[in-house]
Amino acid sequence: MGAYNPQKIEPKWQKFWEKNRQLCEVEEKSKKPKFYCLSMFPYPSGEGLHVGHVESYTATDIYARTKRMQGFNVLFPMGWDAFGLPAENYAIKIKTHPADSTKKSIFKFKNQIKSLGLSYDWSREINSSDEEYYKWTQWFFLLLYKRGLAYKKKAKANWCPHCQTTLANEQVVNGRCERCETEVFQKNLDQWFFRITKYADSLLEDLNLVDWPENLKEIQRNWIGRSQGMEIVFDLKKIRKTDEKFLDNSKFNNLEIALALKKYPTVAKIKVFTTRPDTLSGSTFMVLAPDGIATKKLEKYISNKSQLKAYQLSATKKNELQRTEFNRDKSGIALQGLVAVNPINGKPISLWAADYVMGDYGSGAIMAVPAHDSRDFEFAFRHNLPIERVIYQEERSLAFLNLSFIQNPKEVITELKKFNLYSLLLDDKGFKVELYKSSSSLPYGLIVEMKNEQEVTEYINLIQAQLKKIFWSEIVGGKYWQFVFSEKVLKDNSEENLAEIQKKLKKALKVLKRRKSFDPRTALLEKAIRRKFFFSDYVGWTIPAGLFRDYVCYAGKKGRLFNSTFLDGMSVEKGWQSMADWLVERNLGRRVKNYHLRDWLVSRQRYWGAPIPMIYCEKCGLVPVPEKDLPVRLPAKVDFVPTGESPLKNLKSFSKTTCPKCGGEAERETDTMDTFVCSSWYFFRYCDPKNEKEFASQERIRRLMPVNLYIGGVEHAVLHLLYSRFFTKVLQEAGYVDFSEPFLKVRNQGIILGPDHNKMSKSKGNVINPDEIVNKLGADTLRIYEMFMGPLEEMKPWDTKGISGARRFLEKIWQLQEKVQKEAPDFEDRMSTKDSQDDLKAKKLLHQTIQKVSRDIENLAFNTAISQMMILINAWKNLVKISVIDFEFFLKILAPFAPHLVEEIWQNLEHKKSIFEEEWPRPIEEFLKNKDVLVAVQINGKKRGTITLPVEISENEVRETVLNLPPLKKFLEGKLIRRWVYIPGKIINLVVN
RNA sequence: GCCGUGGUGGCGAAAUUGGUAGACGCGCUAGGCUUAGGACCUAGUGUUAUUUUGAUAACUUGGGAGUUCGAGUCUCCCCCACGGCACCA
Repeated sequence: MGAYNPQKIEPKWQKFWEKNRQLCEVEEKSKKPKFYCLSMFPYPSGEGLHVGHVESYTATDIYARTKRMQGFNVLFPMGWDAFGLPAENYAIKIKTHPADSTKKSIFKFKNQIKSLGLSYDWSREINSSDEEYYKWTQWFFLLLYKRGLAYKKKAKANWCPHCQTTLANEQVVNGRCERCETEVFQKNLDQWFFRITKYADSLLEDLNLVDWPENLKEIQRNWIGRSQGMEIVFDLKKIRKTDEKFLDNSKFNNLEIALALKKYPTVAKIKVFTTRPDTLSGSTFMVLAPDGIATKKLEKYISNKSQLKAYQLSATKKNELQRTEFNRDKSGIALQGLVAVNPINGKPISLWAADYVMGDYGSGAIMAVPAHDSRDFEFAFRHNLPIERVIYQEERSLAFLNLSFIQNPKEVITELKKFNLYSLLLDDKGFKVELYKSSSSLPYGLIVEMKNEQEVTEYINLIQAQLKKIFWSEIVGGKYWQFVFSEKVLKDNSEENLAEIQKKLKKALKVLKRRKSFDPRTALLEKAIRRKFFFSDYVGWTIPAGLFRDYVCYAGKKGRLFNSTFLDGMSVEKGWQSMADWLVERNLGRRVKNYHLRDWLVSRQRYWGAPIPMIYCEKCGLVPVPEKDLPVRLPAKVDFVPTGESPLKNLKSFSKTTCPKCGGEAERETDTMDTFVCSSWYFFRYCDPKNEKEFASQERIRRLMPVNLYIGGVEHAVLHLLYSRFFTKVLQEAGYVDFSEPFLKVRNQGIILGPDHNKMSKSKGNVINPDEIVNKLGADTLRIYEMFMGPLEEMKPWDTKGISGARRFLEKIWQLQEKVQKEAPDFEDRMSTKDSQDDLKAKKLLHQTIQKVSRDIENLAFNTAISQMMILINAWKNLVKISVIDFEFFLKILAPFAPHLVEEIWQNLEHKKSIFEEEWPRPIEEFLKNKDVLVAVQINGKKRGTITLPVEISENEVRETVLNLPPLKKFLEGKLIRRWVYIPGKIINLVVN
């Protein structure tokens, strides 16, 4: 038998499987149920395989092998995502043609994959850069074009200066190129797009049909970003300069203003998108994106055009990064000459242009509700605009209690607790009354939260009695702003005093404004100054900004509306609908949806990709290449060093062609397609990889699709996985397939970190090379270890020492061969009572293991499957002999995990055929049952011992046994048994005292 | 900020419907084998306290409350980590 030598046996079995291809291939005509098991096809990089590949490939391999043994007709293919930028950049780096370097990389990759013993069906291997493949990629382009889903548009596109090409939105991460992290900027270009937005709703809703990880679904939902809201139409009035005073809310009452506005004719209308029509009454101004359509449309009415132009210019200079990250100062300018009218209350709404509103979302204009939207709030604060609250929290009233206003803080706190007023302390130390005496600058006060009117009343009674003489507390229903007044301030209404206080407040405001971060208290102070509505200068200072802002800007579900005419008293949800109905009835608005998802930009100005099959003819315009002329071949002899334009552009032999319609001179489109177009349909090709007439025959698609299990990385969440779903929906609509989702079950393998718990990277020197592991310890060890590390989907670090445990496990199994009793006793014998106790135990454990391993594989819980097999092996190791039948049972469940080792042992047991032709074992019920169970005994919920009880025992018998248990005597002596809980097979709990 | 996922020994992690927390592996400790080291084998290993050395008790699943005979698991509040979206109205 010799020692376990994976270096010798692994290549042997790999060759065997290659020769016996039927072991891995899907059967053409089969009555078995099909199972399509897939891992994402790799981009064959020059660097070769990494441990993350091994993780997902091993997981799918174990699953595929198991499914085959369980009688499924399994499709388990592999191929190469060979087109694309990285391959091209690598080729440029090593100064070869990408076709050659890719070929080499694939060769290397394939050898590495083969050394892992993966049971791929290599007869279905595909390569997206092969003519026979990209012919169909081009066919898909034409399909989309014919269906009006591919269009060319001059538009702002993401441009990566380093990669010298345009990028899809999905390939821009935080304003940077997904690949090289160069800052992306906007360039006006004529580009091809796929109309993925047409499918936004079904892409969103069909997520409910599939079994995908929740976070993955969530990423896609976020990306699609649907928000339901309303488009509301506002009348715009041209107003004379002299009448602009009417816009000042503080001087005129609402009726006056409304009447004044009526005089003016409506000169234009403006549409805005909002998700909160219920807050319409609180809208006090309107903001237009400086570069939006709305602004352009209204330009002619605006009297300060030059100021607008200047602002537009400064806004366009800022790139995306500056707009979002560095420019939160809410710049903007007022647009003069026009005023909008709030349709619900006739109040004037001033118009502003500001770059915090996006031109390409909704209509590029918003109704600002500063009291209930933090961005509008900031803008209103910055530009001194009115803030009108229309929502209060019905279940929550908040008061701030400055302890220095209180005569006896300790007593008040105790009282507050007694009244069950939930008090949130600003700081732990705030409870300590000493602090208020100290000169520490820490806040010393309480935020008191009241849940209902009764509590508010209790609070008022309590606090007013406790306040120091000069203070008065004015509380604080959900509707009110103010907190504590100084009586002194209120009583002394003399001009001097007011001026004095105004000065103080202004100074305070200045200090606040100087701070870098925005502080909502500033708005309070502003309002106080403007309205001569005074607060004690203490108050604003000691309220935590975040809490206060949440309170004021509250817009949540528990809110009720006020100051909102007919919506008053309604919940926000009801108000939403009522307002929507009201607006729809009067033709002032309609319910609409908006999306974050944009159309997919597919043009690339690079060489290594599938050419876009379109022709430009002087006479006929845009003409698609006829299907019979496909593929449009990618010429081999091209100088492909990137220049910012397609390298094919100056290659006359490529670009010059004749028009398929009129036969006249014409030019080809020279851009190539985004490589994600190639990968959006590859899983269809596996079904029928050699088909020359179709991308795959409908019959085969019907037989093999959709993919039942798909394993790959999350990084493709809004790229490959989204695009593939889009393609599938197009195919469904075009009648090629009869399902809407390509991947029924998706799982993401977790990232494997380096031994130092950091992400593996060359620069950190913590990269584990799977080749080295295979050479040193064997592929089976690597497979077992990676599967044993932890749950498939979790991120987990590599443990250099931990892998020896996997090897040891396999060694132990190898050693076990010596104990196998070759001459098998027949079944009757095995079931006979002659079996020793040990033997019976071993069998029981075996069948439990079969049960658990089968279940765990189904759940992709490979780590626990392996641990269960380890338990079995540790027990068997102590046996003198093992029956060959039992051992073979075990080998079958181990086979998917360590296929080489198992095949070798199987052969040693004098089997001629592969173990993978065997059927997956079922546990024998007889051995899963137990006569006795171990039950824990608790007294008052604490474990005090265990007891072995027969399964078939009456509760009374149990009770008798337990009460006479010697170790329990001391806990029960002199005690009364109040309660007796017996859960058969699990636990006994005695409640005594 | 909004949304999602998660938080259990020295480390990776187990734990069906609420029912003996820490399986399995690594590491560590002691012993055996060995010239030595490795490899291998045997036993032990959550923390703390007491201890007559046999053990006994208390504590323990991010923190706090609650439901229950019983909570890692259920409910509420809070904290932290990772991931997604983000002036998206």
